[in-house]
Amino acid sequence: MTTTSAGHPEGLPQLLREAGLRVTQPRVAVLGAVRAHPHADTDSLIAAARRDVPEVSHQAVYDVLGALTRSGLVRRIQPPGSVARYEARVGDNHHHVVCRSCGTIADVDCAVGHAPCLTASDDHGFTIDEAEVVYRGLCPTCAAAATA
Amino acid sequence: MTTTSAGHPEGLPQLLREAGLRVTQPRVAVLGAVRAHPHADTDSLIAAARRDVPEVSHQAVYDVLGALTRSGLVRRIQPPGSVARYEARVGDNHHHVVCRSCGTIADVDCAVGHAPCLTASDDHGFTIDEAEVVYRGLCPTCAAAATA
DNA sequence: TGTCGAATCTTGACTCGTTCCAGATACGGG
DNA sequence: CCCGTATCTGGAACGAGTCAAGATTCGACA
Repeated sequence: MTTTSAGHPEGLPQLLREAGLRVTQPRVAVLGAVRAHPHADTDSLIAAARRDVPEVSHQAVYDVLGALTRSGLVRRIQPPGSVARYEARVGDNHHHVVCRSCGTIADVDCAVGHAPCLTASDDHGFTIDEAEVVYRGLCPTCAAAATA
Repeated sequence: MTTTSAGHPEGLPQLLREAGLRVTQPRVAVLGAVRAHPHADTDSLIAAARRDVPEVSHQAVYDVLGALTRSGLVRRIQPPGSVARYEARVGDNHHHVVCRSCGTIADVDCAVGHAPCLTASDDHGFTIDEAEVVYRGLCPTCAAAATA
């Protein structure tokens, strides 16, 4: 066991290097954890990272997640009523569905094409450079449970 | 000063009653504060409410905000990297622009019409009943400051 | 390959927003 | 006007996330 998690055992260091980040055990472990567990919260990521590097401090994980977010390797999402979560799918413009009942998160592609979301009807003079869409509802499981 | 805040000194109690809530001084004060200060955070609302009712405990304000949110009189919004904020514009489908620099929030109407946001390209079986859109960018002031 | 400076990690304390609890108080139906 | 219950007060507790100081490790360069 204790495989280097994701499917690119050697690719992670390279990704880090290309992003201009030093390659350290904590960073490889955290990046692998995010890629292996999309939409995971910080606690889960700390636990997952410790499977590879048992000694990582929570502080290091927070720091790494901050660095990865800053360099664009991961994205931080923060659904209301939940703690911060991270995902490794970046670059493609996609959004999320959040289940009201169990909090599960799933990816959805942009509703109206590629990036029309960036067009607000009246932008109040703001220079808009990004739009995030969060859908709320019930996941299939919870919907079934509620109907039953 | 110490006016009853909003423009409907007598309307607030009625709004509360119609929502099935008891009319108390803290509730009137908090509801008035939310209507007078759109997008304000909890601390500001506590301060604003205390202008009318100096003795309100922070706990009461939290409780009132919860009750108002539950009955649909106010909406709770929680921009990433910021604390909870509340607004009294409910019922109309509108979204928000958040300034990356100063955190200012402004309202924007739905980009593509009325409620097309509810249509995700692939909903993964979710029963979607709401969509929230958050635009990110710079407000006119911060944009000017950044360019200068 | 060995050395050195700077970035990164460890440990532990701390802040801040929010929630929980128990007892006192006020609203409003009868 | 009175009573039962929803609501409010005051204070303590909680958890996610941040700050700070010192030890460690990466990797550029000789």
